[in-house]
Amino acid sequence: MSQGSTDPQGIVGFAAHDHSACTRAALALAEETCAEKGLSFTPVRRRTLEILLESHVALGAYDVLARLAEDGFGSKPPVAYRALGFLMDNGLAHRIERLNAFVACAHPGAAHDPAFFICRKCGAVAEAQGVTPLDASADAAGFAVEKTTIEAEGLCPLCREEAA
Amino acid sequence: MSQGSTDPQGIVGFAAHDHSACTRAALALAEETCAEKGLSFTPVRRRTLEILLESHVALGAYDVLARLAEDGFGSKPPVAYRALGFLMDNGLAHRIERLNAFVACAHPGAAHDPAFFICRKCGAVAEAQGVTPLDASADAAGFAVEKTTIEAEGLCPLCREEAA
DNA sequence: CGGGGGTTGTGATATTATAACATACGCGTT
DNA sequence: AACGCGTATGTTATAATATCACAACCCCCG
Repeated sequence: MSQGSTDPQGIVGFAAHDHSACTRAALALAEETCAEKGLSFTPVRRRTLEILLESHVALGAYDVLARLAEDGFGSKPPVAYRALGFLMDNGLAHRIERLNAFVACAHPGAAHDPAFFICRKCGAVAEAQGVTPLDASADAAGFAVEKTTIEAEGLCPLCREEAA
Repeated sequence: MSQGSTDPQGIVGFAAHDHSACTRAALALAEETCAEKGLSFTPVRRRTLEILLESHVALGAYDVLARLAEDGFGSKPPVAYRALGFLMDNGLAHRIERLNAFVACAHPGAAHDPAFFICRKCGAVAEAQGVTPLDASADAAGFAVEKTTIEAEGLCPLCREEAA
């Protein structure tokens, strides 16, 4: 909570920020995106995104499901998995493979090939853009890359400070 | 099956190669490594590695388990998970997060921070070394990287040819 | 009104993974 | 040989994650 430096390299998630503004902007953008593409941003889907947006921590599908059920939505796994699938298909959320968990997209609308930094202590997940380092190796091997999963686990700046 | 070019960038897994030699070498190296470190390379562990080594395709824990059970080892999940855990802890196998599956290490003994290329058609997995592209972004964000997961899904050279 | 696509909900089940505990084995000491 | 100790293996049971198949609904269009 001490520094207001701009996000280096477009990394979002660790730096202190006005989170309610961050949330509002993401929801507005989601609504806009869906309107443009003719997708229905229904109540479950919207609520699911809101739940993910509450923090920059990844949530398991069943955590999301429990929250949805509390709010009066269905209580069976497909409810959560479908809403999360919709958000992922439309670039509004991402799956963190290492954690079998989900986060709201931190760069909605932007070109996507995200990389994630996951703090093992506080669970915060930061999303970086434009890290596509595999192209050289892939080309050399004759491999045609279609999707990438890039995730780093370690300690975020705040938890490092605490540790020291 | 047409070219014998050396592996560019140390990528192993797609190029045609003498697989039985590849297997023998890996097993020998595993034995040596365990001897050096005072680890017991027991029958289940050895057999598990052999099973993974049979192809450069990732196997689920339950696939491995079925094979182990056929061979007279225990038939309950912990048997497979423990053997796989041992191999991973000692750099002899890796987990592919996107697939919830496991492959034998293609560069045993070498420094490790592997990247994987996964063919979505034939399932082959190639392992590249020395792709550590996150350092710059991580440093900029003040994040201390401890472990990385780098996986690309796409089409391998052979499946590309077939598709064309 | 009637059909059709898309969305939500449910029951049932598949797949992946771990916890907790019992048994056996190797090995050094007595 | 008998004991104690650490490691490895095995089992039962259960947790956590994910998907399938089908029914109900809703809304819009013809």
